[in-house]
Amino acid sequence: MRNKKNAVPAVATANREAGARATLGMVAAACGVSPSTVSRILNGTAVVSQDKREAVDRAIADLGFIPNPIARGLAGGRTLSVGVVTQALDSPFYGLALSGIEQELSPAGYSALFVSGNWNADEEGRCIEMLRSRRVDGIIVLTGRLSDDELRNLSGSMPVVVTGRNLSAPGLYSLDFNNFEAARLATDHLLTLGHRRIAFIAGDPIHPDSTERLRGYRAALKASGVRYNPALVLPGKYHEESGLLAVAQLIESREPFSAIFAANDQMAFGAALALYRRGLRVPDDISLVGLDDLSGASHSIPPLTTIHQSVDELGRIAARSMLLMLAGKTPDANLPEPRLIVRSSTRAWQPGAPV
Amino acid sequence: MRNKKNAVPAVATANREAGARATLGMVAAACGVSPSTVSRILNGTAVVSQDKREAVDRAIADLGFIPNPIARGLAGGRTLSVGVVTQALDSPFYGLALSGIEQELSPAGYSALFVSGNWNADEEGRCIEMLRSRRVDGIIVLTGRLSDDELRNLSGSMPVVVTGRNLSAPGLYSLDFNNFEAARLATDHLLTLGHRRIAFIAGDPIHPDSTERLRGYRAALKASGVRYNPALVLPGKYHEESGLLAVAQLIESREPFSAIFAANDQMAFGAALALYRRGLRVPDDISLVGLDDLSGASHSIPPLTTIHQSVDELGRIAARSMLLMLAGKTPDANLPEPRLIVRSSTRAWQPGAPV
DNA sequence: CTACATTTTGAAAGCGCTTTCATATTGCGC
DNA sequence: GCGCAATATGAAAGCGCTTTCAAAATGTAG
Repeated sequence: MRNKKNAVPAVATANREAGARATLGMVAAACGVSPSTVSRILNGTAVVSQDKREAVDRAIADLGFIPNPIARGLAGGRTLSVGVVTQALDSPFYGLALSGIEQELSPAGYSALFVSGNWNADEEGRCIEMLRSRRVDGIIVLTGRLSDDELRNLSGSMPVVVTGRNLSAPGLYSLDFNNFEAARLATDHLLTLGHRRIAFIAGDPIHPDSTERLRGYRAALKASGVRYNPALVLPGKYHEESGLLAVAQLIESREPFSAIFAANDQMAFGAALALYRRGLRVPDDISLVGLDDLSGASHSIPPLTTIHQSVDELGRIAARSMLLMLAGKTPDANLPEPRLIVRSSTRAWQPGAPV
Repeated sequence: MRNKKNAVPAVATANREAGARATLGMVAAACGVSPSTVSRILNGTAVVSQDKREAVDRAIADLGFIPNPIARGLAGGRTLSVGVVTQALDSPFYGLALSGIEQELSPAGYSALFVSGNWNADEEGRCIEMLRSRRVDGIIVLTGRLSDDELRNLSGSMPVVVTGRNLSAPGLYSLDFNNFEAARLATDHLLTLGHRRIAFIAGDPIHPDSTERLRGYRAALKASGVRYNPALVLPGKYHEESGLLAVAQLIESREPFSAIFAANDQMAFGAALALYRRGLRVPDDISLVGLDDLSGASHSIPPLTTIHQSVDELGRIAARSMLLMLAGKTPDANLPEPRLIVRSSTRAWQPGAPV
């Protein structure tokens, strides 16, 4: 198996047909230059005379040579791969981001290593260790529970792009949605429709997003001169079930309300179900707004009015920023602003609502 | 940067604190044995005396040594990574499978390389080439458009597990849901409830699943002595929009029906929306059954009666089978049988339905 | 045409590990 | 105690590539 590295061209061709992959050494042998020269051409590390370059290019094509990333990684320290730490592989939200990342990385010749931390700082830590041991060239962290310091620390050894935070350090680029504005928009939409008693299903306070969204909700109320009523703010955990629970709780509290703003779509879906079960119709009896614009939002019943966040764009931009850092440049991209998508879950406030 | 491989223990420790990773060579030096011995202990390749083994184990712990998978891959041909070709990273269906795969692979020390083919044979081909060049130890293909022959071919060079097909070859293991039974169950549920005019929204015929599901639908009808009516079978494409369209078409055709079975949940959601828009209520006017039991199904309005497929289990089993093949054994696992989940989108047929 | 500064190329070491192959140890029977 | 088989260990080559370093080729000025 070993020892066939210095094969002459003819053998090399035979090898190719036999399925054995061509190596850089074979290419070099095929056109009578040294491996170093081939490497230099491949990486553009130095100037090589025109004729050699052409000969090598031809040989590469002939042999169907594809550089072995493993060997490159070992020798040169670059693996042309970037690690992506997500929280869940099966999330309607993050899934889009992963997809965006892949779409951007692939054409650049990089491949992504996706690992999920499952919202657990320890697991995330292990993921990162694993990625480091695999010698990824950089790491993209989608939100996550790692402390800012750990991230800064990590960015000392390789470029890091992190979303859902706002911190900066050399070798670290962060990208965040404008959560405040998103929540403000959603609340304002309901206010504009005449609603005054607007319940808010908050997100898990462990997410930094959550407080921002609450702030946006309050800011919108304030701007419209509506008094903030803590009894209308329900705790949630960003998943359907918690939205359901929150609404159940709200109804039991007998606090009157004519609209609900859920801090994300998933909770809005849960809320809709809770209302449905109690015979309250959306939007006739209660208006409902979500946040995220998940792909399910447009086909829910009724189609959900929500705030669009371009999650795949988030992924794309994160990847592009990583690529820039990898190229030694400084990224300077920002996420698109959130925008309101009006569907059928909201309508103007009517006097005499049932709740 | 180079040349610090033969560092003495003290330096090694310092290195660790400085962030430099320990190498196998350092471990060997630290306890005065040869690299070969350390390697043997790591891989269990040969018997090593008790005392050396202990010394080495201690040194490994001390130095926090983690074998470098890149180097291992280059030297030994094993990279402890398996490639996973999925169709979309942001699919509510496949996402679960990816998650299951990761959960099974990680503890075994393997990591997964997810790439998506986007339902395109060419892209899939490129993905596989990429995975091969990264020297993955095996490949898991989730459905996909590759020809059976290509897959068989691939399995010549490394173990392959494929889902959604039924083919066999050495080094190839395939795993398939019982689509026929799933569809039969769904249809039978409606028949048992007294429905006779049951519409079927079929899946994209390019999927082999689709014909199986149609077959299940027909078999159930036949078993209950209900004549098969082609006018009640609508084409679909497995996404929400096509379910919506199918129902619109059905209603326009004025063919009476009291229930709908959609070949997957996503189309069922679309169907529900179409009915909602026309003022038809589920389940009061029309009963609706889906297939898949996506996570959204339990929080849709109304919660969807559907057939549960354990997609994460599919991922897990695929991964386990791969692990077995990698260990030189022959996998012998089967997917759990589909089961009916009755929620609130179906009810007994009432005389005088509106359609 | 010589002396020296430049540019192009090749030899060789090394990345961190695995795996022969050969040598040192050990065990055992007589 | 001696010779041989069996076992434990080490030396060294090699995986496919990058990257110094030095030598060869070229150019330029005097």
